[in-house]
Amino acid sequence: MQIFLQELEALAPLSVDDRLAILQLPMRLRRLDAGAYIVREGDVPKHCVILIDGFAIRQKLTGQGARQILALCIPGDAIDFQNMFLDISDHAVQMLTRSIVAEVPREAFQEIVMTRPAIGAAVIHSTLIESSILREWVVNVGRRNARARIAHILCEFAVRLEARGLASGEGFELPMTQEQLADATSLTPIHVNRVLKTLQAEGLISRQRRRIEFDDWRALQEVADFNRRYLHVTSEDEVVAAAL
Amino acid sequence: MQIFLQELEALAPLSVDDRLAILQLPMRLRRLDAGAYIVREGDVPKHCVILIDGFAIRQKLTGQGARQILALCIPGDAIDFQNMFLDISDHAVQMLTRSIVAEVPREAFQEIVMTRPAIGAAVIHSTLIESSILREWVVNVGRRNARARIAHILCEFAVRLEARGLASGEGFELPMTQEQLADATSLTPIHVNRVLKTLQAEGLISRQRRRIEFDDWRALQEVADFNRRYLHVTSEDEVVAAAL
DNA sequence: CGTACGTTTGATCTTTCTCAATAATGGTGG
DNA sequence: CCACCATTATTGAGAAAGATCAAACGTACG
Repeated sequence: MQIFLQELEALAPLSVDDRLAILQLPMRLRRLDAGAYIVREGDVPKHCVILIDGFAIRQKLTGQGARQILALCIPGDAIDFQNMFLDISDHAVQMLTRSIVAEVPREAFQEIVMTRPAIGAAVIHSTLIESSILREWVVNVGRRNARARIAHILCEFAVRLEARGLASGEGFELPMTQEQLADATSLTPIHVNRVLKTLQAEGLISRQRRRIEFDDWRALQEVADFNRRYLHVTSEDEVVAAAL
Repeated sequence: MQIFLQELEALAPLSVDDRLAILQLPMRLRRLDAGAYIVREGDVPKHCVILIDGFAIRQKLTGQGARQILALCIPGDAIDFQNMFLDISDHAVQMLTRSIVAEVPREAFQEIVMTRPAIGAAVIHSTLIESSILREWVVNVGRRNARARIAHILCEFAVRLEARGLASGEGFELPMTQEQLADATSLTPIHVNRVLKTLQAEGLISRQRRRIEFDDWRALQEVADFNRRYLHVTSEDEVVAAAL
């Protein structure tokens, strides 16, 4: 829960009471296997789930069974703000890896958000950032070629992980198969494989197993048409600057 | 402002005081021409803008200058909830038609949202629905073919207009050029044109000027893989049922 | 009445998909 | 520890949806 609290505090200053209220929220920790669903499309959710450890994706299926991945959830993300006010889930959330989540009863969460303005503000702030990431996702899928799409998703993931202290600038462990990467970028797994290979051949990245190393971070961002603004993360530099 | 109030009330029950507070918000009405920008990417916005009459789009540009349209704004939509908490705009909003908007100072809006829980809840609810629509937009652009994409955007627009009482089930006036339709569906205008023609040839729609008539609404939804659930609108039937 | 913008049409090209098959890799039970 | 199985990754060849380039046609409006 610590990581979630940190995340919220980065978005709005919380009082000691606010912090306590969050830590005292009734909750149940659960361990989930890779592939497990937290919510399915059409569910009537009873909990607000926070991802403590591990990775998950948001996804929707078309009528023809094609899958589109909509977002990656990383530790500290609240998976379920939607479900606080929307009665029926419009998309599914599935674990990518074995994970630990905290389940908070929907009403308890709703209560704390409505009665504590600072927490309410942090939650709104957080959902707005999520929307911003989703907008960039549309641009990625809609208007960039395969090379840029893959490069972009790698950049995004790396920066988000780093902002939470979950990766260094050198590289990171990508918790997805190439098929999942394909469903995130609206490509076929075959094409994903080819693009990854060319990115590697061009010396932009190297791969061992699922691990991605950035051999030329600047060039990769260029290829990706990546600009971190939409993530609304305060970069390390800015954090340091603000502390002075 | 009446239309915005209606919209909010549909999302959370407001007290008389809440309603009054909204109507007494300091605001300035402005008339804007088609093509005018309300926000540009990178702007530091000072207002929260509500679309009273006319249509607008949200959009982003890639580094190569390609445009992706992210959402259609219709009368009653708040364009700028983002900007209440995010300091820098990550996308642009441009008018599609000559329109009337209400500008509310950012602080005044923030104040009312933070101090009146019912209004806060309605605003959160509203942004969550917007996210849901955006998620479906990703699916549309990412995983459907050109035919389905165009059909889908037509269905979506029709249902949203109808839910606000701005169109009948028969058809509606599409306030976009085929080029804009192309940027909304991630296609080229040439291809949009061809798809529109085939939809017409198949007897699903007919067109005169920008007006779209639904000649076979059921079949069109089928082609579009359209299911209104993601819009989270209470359909006319449900509204009637709830009133009994 | 002419100009600018939007629509329509044709021909050709490219990216990415599909289908098919083989090679790694990791996990499991014996 | 090893053999086997299921997933995942890689490679090739051909097909197709949609893009690009080019140009003509309408239509609204100053």
